[in-house]
Amino acid sequence: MRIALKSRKENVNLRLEEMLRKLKERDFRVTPQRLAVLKILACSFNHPSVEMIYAEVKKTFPTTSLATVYKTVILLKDLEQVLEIGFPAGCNRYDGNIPQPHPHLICMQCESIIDPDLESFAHVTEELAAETGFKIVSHRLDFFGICPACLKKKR
Amino acid sequence: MRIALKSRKENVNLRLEEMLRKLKERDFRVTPQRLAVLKILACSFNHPSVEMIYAEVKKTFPTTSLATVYKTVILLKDLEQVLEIGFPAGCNRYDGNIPQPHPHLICMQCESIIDPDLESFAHVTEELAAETGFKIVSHRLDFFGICPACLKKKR
DNA sequence: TTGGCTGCAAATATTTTGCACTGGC
DNA sequence: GCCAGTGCAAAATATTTGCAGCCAA
Repeated sequence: MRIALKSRKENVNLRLEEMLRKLKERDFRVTPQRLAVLKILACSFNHPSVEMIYAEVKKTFPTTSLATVYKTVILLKDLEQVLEIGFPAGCNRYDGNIPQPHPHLICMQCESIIDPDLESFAHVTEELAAETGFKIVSHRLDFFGICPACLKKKR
Repeated sequence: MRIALKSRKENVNLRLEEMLRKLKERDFRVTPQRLAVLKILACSFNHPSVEMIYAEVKKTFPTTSLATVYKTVILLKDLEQVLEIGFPAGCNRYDGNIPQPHPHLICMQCESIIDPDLESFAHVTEELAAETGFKIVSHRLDFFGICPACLKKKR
């Protein structure tokens, strides 16, 4: 979260362009609904759920269906343009701003999710591969806790 | 996985005793069905799903219901005697042998889950807390890949 | 004895899917 | 104009819950 506002905006535009490029590369169509979902995900600093994306899309396209949002998100996930943060209870969250695996810090009270600054786990992955013989494809690292705002409220 | 067979067996007995102690401490009853689930979880080196536990329990108690297994697993989770490894697609897996958070290595093909040897992440957690102001309660670290056996089969 | 536990079935909730119609390319 | 994409509704699936009867303490 050390990115200045201007470079963050540039980052969002780059992400959107990258998503569009990947879609066109594979001959997927860019419909207005899809574009709306892309835009939301490209600047998804709050790691939205499908429902949150759906609510946002409906503001500009009221007829959009939930199924379409699901399909678009799954498509982007398959294109590795969105990172899924899945939970057993449902209400999965999505990160379209940084689609590569990275640590998340999750508030168990307000359910906010942020991206902490942490050194990469590349070396741990290599160590694991050497030790176990696994071919390691991906990883997931989540920390669960209570955010400063919720800690304050409690008192 | 460097534990010799004898100490592993002792470990399993200790886990079972600990589970029973926690149940009695809080005045939960020890029914035959519950005991069967406890026993399976105490030596759950394969991180079984509820269905797997259910299949196992039915061998000794054919009338056992799936709901009872769910209830028992949830109870043990609440007592922090079982670690839930939840997945968005369902089919959560459970670790009753090591109920504290620890890394898992998951084969994306055969869905086996093992416990790799990795140094603890305690210092990372502390670093995070200091940096973000979060009160960190728990974490989860999963690596996804293909195990040596499945790599072999592919060729 | 008694209230927690079990087992059955029905209910939940999220995500997926089938299909006819629409519209991007 | 073709066929992928959309929207609706129904389906699929894992998990939870209500409740009557049972049994561990």
